[in-house]
Amino acid sequence: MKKNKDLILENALNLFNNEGYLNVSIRQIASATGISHSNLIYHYKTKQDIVTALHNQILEFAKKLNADTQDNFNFIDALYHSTQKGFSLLYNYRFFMIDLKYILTENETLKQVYLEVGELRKEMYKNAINTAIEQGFLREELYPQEYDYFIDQIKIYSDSWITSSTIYDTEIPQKIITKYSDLFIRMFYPYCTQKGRESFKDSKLTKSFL
Amino acid sequence: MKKNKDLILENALNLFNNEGYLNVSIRQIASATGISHSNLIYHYKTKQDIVTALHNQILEFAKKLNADTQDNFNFIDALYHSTQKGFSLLYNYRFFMIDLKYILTENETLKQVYLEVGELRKEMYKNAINTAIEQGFLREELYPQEYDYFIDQIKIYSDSWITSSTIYDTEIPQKIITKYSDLFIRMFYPYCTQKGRESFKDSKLTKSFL
DNA sequence: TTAATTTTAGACCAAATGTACTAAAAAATT
DNA sequence: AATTTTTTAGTACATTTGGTCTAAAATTAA
Repeated sequence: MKKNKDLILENALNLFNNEGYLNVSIRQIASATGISHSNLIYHYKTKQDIVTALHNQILEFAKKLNADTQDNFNFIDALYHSTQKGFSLLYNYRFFMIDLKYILTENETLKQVYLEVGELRKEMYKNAINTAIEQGFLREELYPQEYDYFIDQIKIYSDSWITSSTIYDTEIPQKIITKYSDLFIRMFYPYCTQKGRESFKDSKLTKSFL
Repeated sequence: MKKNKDLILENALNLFNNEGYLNVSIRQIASATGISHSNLIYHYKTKQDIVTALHNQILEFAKKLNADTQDNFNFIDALYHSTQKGFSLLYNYRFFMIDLKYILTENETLKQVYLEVGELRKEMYKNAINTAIEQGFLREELYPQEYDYFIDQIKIYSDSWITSSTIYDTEIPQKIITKYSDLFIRMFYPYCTQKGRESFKDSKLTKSFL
């Protein structure tokens, strides 16, 4: 049987995702969970504590994702696969990205963690790109630090596609995730070698490359 | 002498930018303006009315910007120039982009306006790109609708760079605007022809292209 | 100058929120 | 079985908020 402590997180996540983090009060979460608000406070002193717990869940899932890398794909399909997995995870916790600024402003510790994780992500992109260059899928830089700028660009994209989707898209989550993963992958195309472009052609992306 | 009605907008804008739209109450705006909250309500019935008024200011400024296009620049400098102008304007009203989702959710009319303006922006990008292709600065598409995807990407970027900057950057506004304009311009580089790349070399971008 | 209109402040209200305190109920430990 | 610890609900409080109503003050028009 599920403990109330876990049920609180479940209900908080749903409320945050659907109503917006700032519109949800401790009392609402308690009510949705079917417990008294004083009981909720006993488990989590503030809303920030709940967010921190939810963020830890994200990190746990992310670790698992990084563990099982499927390399029986071509370059683009591998990229697509891991992108979709990552985007899908993030979408489950989408309130976090949507209200990121408010959440980090009121929680300095969490902000530090987030910034560190961000640096890690950048390094992972850097490594992936270097590997892809060595394997001949991506071209060399055309000017110094070109790929550093590119990484900054894709970082902004991955931080913000969810917020964009809440404004522009009305489709079901799976469609949305596919759409934005697809759009993300396409950012790599202009950096591809001929071999890399072949990989696009052979990939399972939604719309075909001629 | 400035009318209270204008002073309200001034103070609301400052509060929204500094404290976050959702953290600011009508009473706070009234207090900052030095008037009673009932007086404020007399001028603007709700916070939404204030946002709408501020958004109209944005649109007015944007119109003016579009009017004076400087074409005594090379391709990239012209792009850079107009980007910086636009980014700078938006930064003055940054609360709007940061809290976009909440603002549009609670104001359906404004949402429709915003979506229409968004379509207009896309068309403007489309035209600019087509012109640049004709003039030989940008290459032809490598696959169907490549530039449509690109436009979607730069749209997400221009919708979200401000939010990113509030999380990652601590510099002064001018630095921030320059940095993100620069990063934006660089998204075009991989689509450039040789002639286009020359234009980058000759440009006044912060860091030089070798 | 007088009358009409616009602008302003103040008092009041009901609802929601975070927080603190108390005590009972449930579960775990001895 | 007795006791200690954990979990739970209830109550009460001060604060903030959006909103309404009333009447005075300031401005404008006749």
